[in-house]
Amino acid sequence: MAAVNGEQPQRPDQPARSEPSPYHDQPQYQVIANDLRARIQRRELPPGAQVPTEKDLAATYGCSRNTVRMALSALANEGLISAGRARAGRTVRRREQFVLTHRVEEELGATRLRGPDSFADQAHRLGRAPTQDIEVSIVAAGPEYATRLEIPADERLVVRRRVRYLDGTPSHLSESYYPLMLVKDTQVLDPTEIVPSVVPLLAALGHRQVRYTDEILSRMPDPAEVRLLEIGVGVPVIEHLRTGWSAERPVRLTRTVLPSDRHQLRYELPS
Amino acid sequence: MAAVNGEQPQRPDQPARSEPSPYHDQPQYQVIANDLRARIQRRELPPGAQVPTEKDLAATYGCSRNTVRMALSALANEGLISAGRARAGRTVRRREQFVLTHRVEEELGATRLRGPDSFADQAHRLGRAPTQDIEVSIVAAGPEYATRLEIPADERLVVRRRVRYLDGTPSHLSESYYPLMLVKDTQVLDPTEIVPSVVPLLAALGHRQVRYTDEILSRMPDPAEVRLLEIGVGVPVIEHLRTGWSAERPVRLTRTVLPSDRHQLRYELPS
DNA sequence: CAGTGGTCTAGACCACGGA
DNA sequence: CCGTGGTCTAGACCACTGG
Repeated sequence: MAAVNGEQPQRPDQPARSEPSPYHDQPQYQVIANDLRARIQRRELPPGAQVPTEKDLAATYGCSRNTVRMALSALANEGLISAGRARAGRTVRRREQFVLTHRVEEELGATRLRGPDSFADQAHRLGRAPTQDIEVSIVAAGPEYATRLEIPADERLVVRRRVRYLDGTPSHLSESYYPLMLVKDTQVLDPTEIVPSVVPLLAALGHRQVRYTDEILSRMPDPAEVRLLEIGVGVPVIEHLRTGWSAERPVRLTRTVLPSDRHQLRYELPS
Repeated sequence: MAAVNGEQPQRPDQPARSEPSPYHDQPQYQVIANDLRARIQRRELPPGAQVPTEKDLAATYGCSRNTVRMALSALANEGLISAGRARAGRTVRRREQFVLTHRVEEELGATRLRGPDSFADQAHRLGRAPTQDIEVSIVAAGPEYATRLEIPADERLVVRRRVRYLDGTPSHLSESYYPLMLVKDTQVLDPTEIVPSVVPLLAALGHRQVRYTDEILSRMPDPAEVRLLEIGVGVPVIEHLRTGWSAERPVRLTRTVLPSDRHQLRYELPS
C-alpha cells in the first residue's frame, strides 16, 4: 500500500525478540523522518507537493498519530516541510532561493563600493514592488551597540527601524542607529522623509564614511520576528551588523535581519 | 516551592467559562514557553542553569508532562535550552559567542586581502589547539558547482574535505573544489600533504586568483552535519561559498559550513 | 460540513547518568 | 539505585479551511 517504499518492512512487527526493548537501534519517529526526508531529497516528493496526512502515515507505518507527528515536527524544524493549515495539509517547502541579494562590489582600480542597500533598485530590477514601514525613535545605546559605536552605554541613539516588503509580503527588517549628537536637527529624525541614504547627509556634516565592518551571524528567530516577518517553523534568520566608520570614529550602525529562506548575502571582492 | 514566580497564577483553575473552549487565546504550551523564555532573557535563569524538571513544570503549571514537553521542545528549537541527558536534565544554553572569526581585511592603498583561512593562526592566537581530518577525493561537478566554476556538469573535481577541530571538539567543515584538469599531477591530490594554501600553487600553474565572490546563506543542518559537527537541536548553520577567479576564469570553490553557535563571519572593507 | 492538523491528557516502558 | 528525559500509545476536543 502507498505503493512506494518496497525496500524493507519498516517495522517487522516484532523484531525477533519475544517482546521487550522497543527501539534499540533508532526510534520509530526518526525512521519515519529519515524515510520522508529521503523521499523529499530524491524529489519523489517535490517542492510544493502534499505530504501524506498524519492518519495515512500512521496507518502506513503502523504507529500512533503522535509518533508520526514527532517525525513531521522534526522535518518542519529542519525547514523541509510546512506546518499544516487544516484542510490544506502540509506541503514540501519550496526552496525559493534568494529573492534578494545584498551585494558589495569593488572595481579594481577605483576601490569603489556599491550597495548594500540598493533594495529598491534590485527589487525593481526583479519586477517586484518594494514598500516599507518606517518608525523613528530615540533610545539609549545599551552595552552591545555602545561598544561598537565607541560611546557610553547611556548615550542616545536615533533609530530608523524599517520593515520592508516585496509585493506586500514581508522581506526583511532593517535598523539603522546614529549617535543623536551627530544628527540632531536633521531630516534623519523625520520618519516621513524619504532619505535615499543617510550616508551623504552624514558626509555633509563632516562624517564621511571611509570603511565598514560587517559581522554576520545566524540564529533562530524570536517570536516577535516570527510574527513581523511571517517566518515559518524551522527557518533561521541571518543577522547582519554593519558598523560604518569615518576617518575618526564609528558613525553608523545598521542591523539587518533576513529570513534565510528568502535571502542570501553576496560579496564581490578583489584578491 | 519553586520559590520564584510570584507574579500571577499561570492558570486560574478554570478560566471563568464553565468548562468548554480550552485555549481560545493562546495554547498553554506557548504560555509556558513564553514564561520560561522571559525568565531566561531576564537572566533569572542564567546560561548554564538547570531548567526545572518536566515533572516540576507540569505540577507548577497544572498540566500534563506532554504539554510541558511541547513548550520545552519549542525552546530547544529556538536554541535557548539543551536537550536533556537523563539525570543531568536540561540547561540554559551558553551563548559561547564566536569561537572563531573569519576575517577579510583590506588596506586602503594596497588592496590586499587577508584570510579568511588563517584558521590555525587565529586558533593559536586564542590559545586553542587546531587539528583537522583531511580527505581527498575526485567527484563529478554536478549542476550547482558546474555553474559556479563554468564547466560542464560531468567534469571532474578534486575535493579536499576537512573537518576542523579546536581542542578536539568539532569546529567546522571546509571543502575546497578544484577542476581536475587544472591541478592533476600536483600535491593537491595528496591528502597527507600539508599545503598551507593551494592558492600559491595555483598561481605557479598560471591561475593567479584576482577576485572572490562570496555567497552566504543559513539553514538548519542535515543529520550528517549534526553528527559530524555535534550540532545541538535548534542551532542553524552558516554556509559560506567562495568562488575564486583568475583573470580568465573561476579556478576554485570553497564551501564552509559553520555551526552558528560557535562562529560568526566578519568582513572589514573600505568604503 | 467533513477532514485536516493543533492541542492536550493520562497513562506506560526504556536508556542513561549521577549519587 | 533512582529519577531524569526519550519514546510511544490511544484516546479526546477544537479551529480552521477547502470543496
